[in-house]
Amino acid sequence: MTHGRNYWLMKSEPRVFSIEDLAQSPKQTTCWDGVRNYQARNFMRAMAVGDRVLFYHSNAEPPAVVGIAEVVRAAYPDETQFDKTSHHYDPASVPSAPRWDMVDIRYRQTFKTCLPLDRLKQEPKLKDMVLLRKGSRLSVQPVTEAEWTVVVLKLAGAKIS
DNA sequence: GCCAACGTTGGC
DNA sequence: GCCAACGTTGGC
Repeated sequence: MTHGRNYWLMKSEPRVFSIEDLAQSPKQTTCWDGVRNYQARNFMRAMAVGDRVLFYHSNAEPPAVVGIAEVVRAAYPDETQFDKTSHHYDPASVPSAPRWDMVDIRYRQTFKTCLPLDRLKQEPKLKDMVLLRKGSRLSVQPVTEAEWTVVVLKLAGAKIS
C-alpha cells in the first residue's frame, strides 16, 4: 500500500455541504473554497492529485468520518477571495498575489456506517491523530498512512480506496 | 446555546 | 513585539 500518495482529512458541516452533496455534484467533484486559515491553506498547497481524503462531518450528530474523497486538482487561487459579494471575500488579497487557495476533490465512497468521533477516540492507534488533539480546529489536516489504514480498513471495514 | 481553545487584529 | 479584544470553530 505504498502509493506515494498522501492522506488528509477535511471537515464540512453537513447542513452546509455533506458527503451526499459531494456525491450528487457534477462529476461528483467540488472545489473546496472558503478556507481562510493559513495552516489549512498550506496543507492544501501540499496536496497532489491522487491524494486521499477522509470526509468528516463537523457540527453534526454525531460528528463523524463518513467516507472518502480524492484530490483531482492541486491548489489554485480561490476566486471567492476577490468577490465582494462573497462571504469569503478578503479585501486584503490582491489578484497578483492571491492569498487563498483551494483544491478540487471528487467523491469516492460513503462508509456503510459512519465512524463517530467517540469511536475514533476509543482506538489507541489513533491517539495522535490531529483530529483528536485537544482544541484542534483545523478544517484541513494531514493523516498518516498508519492512521488511514486503521480508519479505513479496521474501523470502516472498507476496501482500501 | 454554551464555552474552551485557538487565530487574528490592531493599539501601543 | 506584546497582548487585550474580538471572532470563529466545533464538541457538548
